[in-house]
Amino acid sequence: MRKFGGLSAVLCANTDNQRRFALVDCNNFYVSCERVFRPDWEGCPVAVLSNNDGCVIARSQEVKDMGVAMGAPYHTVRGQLAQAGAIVVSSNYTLYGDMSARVMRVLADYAPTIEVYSIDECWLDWSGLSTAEINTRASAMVRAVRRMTGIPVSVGIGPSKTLAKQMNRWVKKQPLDKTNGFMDWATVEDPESLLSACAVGDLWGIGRRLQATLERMGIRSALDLRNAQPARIRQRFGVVVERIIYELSGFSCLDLEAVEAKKGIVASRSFGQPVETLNELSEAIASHTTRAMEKLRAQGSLAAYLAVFINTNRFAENQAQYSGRFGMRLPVATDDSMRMLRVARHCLECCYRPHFRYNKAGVMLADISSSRCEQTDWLTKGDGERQRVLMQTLDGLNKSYGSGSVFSAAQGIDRRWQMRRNFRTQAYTTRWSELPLVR
DNA sequence: TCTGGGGTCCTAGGACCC
DNA sequence: TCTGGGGTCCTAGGACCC
Repeated sequence: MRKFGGLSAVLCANTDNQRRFALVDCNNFYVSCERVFRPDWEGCPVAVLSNNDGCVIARSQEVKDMGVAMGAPYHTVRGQLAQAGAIVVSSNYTLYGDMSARVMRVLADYAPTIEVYSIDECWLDWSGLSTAEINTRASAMVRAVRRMTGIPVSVGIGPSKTLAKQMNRWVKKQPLDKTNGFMDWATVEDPESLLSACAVGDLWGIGRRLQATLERMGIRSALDLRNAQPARIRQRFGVVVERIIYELSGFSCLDLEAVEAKKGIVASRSFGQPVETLNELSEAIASHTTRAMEKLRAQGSLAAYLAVFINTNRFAENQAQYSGRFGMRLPVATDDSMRMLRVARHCLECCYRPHFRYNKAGVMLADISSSRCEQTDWLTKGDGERQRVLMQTLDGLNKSYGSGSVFSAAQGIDRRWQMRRNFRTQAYTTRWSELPLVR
């Protein structure tokens, strides 16, 4: 996820008042995806759990109203959810990823430039449009997304990304019939009172730590921050917070960003049950390595660094704790899974310690470069080409027949360590065998 | 019993070079 | 006694986001 990138100095603040940004955010996205295929869940409380069924990571409005917090450990709210008759499902990323792509395709028709910001959010550049044009376009777009994908969205519009983001949060608090799903900063009657009603910690870019420090300085609301002295804030908190001041004043410092190749790729999972043996850890690491390398090839990159990490359960206080990590730099960058599997196995052996109950393992790839400027190694040149064809074939098969159809034996078959997904719904849109049935 | 996964950016400080 | 100064690269840690 990108965060406040782009311009390196606030001096570049764009004073062109024609800038208009729209932020489209899917409402309760994971829940909405599930409801598209289970319309009977409309109006019922629905919660989606994280990987391993550990935490609540998406909530329908009904569940939010019950006071269940984002990220709440499932075991602490299970009783409450059951009592309310809530529907609880494991997360189904195959479905959400596909639904997200459909939403983004619709949005792309409504602006010359878009920036896919996360699985459920997208920025649109509406610079130069009049307030009336924005009104018409936003209204049509919200209806089109709903009609073509079934997903309800909210849109916030403003002269800077920060204000558009804030409008997006405000629109979600309003009754739908009052806003039609969008709000434009340009049409707000009393902007100062809106800003003063917004706690500084609710601003985009101000987390819990910064909120606490700012409040100690007497800066409690978004309005307080907007009225603070930029130079003083920069000295104390750096350029990131200074930019927020300008953005709140309507001067855009953050532009749309092009989607670039990832600079680091992580694949990790908690285990469904604790794991102690090197063999089982090795299977999990092989799986994660394979997944990470698939992502690497999908973006057309090579990696020259791999690290393995393994952790015991940090919440189990009465248990011996250990977290190991070992990384290796490769002489030549590669996208070959087979080679990386050997490197990963070696890294694991270097950081493994026996007699611990491990609960999580993962792999990181770094030193990423484009495969177009590959450095060849004359010793292994012929191999490289053969490996490339093999990898392409594997990726192709897994794409056509479903992920995991063809895999390396190192990943194991039993996979006792695999995560729990006890309440998974179907891959309605991406597997022939799981298409929704109409009776 | 049970507590997710995957990212980005900024800053400070040290090493090293000329 | 006097003992340069500036630039770059790398890394670790902090903070934030979805």
